[in-house]
Amino acid sequence: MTKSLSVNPSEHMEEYLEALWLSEEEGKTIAKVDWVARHLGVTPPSVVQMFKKLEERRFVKYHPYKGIRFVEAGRAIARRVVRNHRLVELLMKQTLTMDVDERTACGIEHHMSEEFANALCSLLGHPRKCPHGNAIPVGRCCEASCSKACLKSKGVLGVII
Amino acid sequence: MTKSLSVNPSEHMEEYLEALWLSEEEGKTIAKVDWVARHLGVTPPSVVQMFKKLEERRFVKYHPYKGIRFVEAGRAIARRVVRNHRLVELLMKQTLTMDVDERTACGIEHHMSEEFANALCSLLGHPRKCPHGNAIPVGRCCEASCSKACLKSKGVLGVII
DNA sequence: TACCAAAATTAGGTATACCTAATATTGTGA
DNA sequence: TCACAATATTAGGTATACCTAATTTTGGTA
Repeated sequence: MTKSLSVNPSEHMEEYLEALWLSEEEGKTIAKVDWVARHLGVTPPSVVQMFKKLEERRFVKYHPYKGIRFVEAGRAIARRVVRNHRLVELLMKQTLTMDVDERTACGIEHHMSEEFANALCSLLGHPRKCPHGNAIPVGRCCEASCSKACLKSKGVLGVII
Repeated sequence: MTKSLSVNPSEHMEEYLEALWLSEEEGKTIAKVDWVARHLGVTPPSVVQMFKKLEERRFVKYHPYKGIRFVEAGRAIARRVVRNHRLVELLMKQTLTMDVDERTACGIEHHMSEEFANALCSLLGHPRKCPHGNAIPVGRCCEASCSKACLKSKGVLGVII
């Protein structure tokens, strides 16, 4: 049988893509092996191995000895995961009135259907910031809840998930 | 270095323990390889392998050619996972007013801290049944929210998570 | 009771994702 | 510019959890 590459990223791949997103949020133009290794608490060889896999799957462009950068498919995945993470943080803080629990948020973020994420986002009133003040990527539900002009005026209209 | 057995079950182990819980709920006194294989969509050899691992970890007692039965440590894990699953189902149905999404619930159930589960349970009013009508195992938060006499009168006071 | 089909197990192989140790490359300061 | 420390990569090993194929055990029925 021909080796078929599943379209969907593993949970681990999503972790690395999320790290790349956060690296970008910190103003970096490329994600380096060492930075990602420290961020995820793994060793550099593990990161190199995963960088290659992410490149094979066309989620990133890997530049040996330099680092990786998103390709659009990968950015969309990271965007979804970061959005999920931050929505769950707000669920904890606002709806459940508990302290934000990063371990739980990191676990859940990979398992939310788009419908679940959007329902949660709507419950929370399509928030723009997580409890740490970081931007929550816009979803289709946000688009629907507000005119494009409105979102544009807030400067948050980007690529919709 | 001595091979140290992690105390915590893997997500996969939790899936098998959950299956054992559901097998018990169906009135079975022992969980058989074939039943679990069908339930989880894996092959019998995979089940046998996991049964052995669960026994090593002292989560179950494995009776070759017969099946497995809980040991208390394993039952407590299954109880927590089933409780989490059913609380998430209710979150979807009641709070998010969406159709219950089993895939998401199955993913999330393994990643909820006790604090998160209890906050969710409290938000939902310490419900006793999931949307499918199955019992939701009682948590510490339920104990605290109601006198023991009250819970006893409802016949739901069992081992608390 | 002896056979046979169903169920369970063993043997051995794959993929993922981690690790350590060894090696190679990069880029900065003397 | 060149040496060396920092960073990255390669090589090879481990653990988990899945699979198929081959074998063994079980238990019901002729």
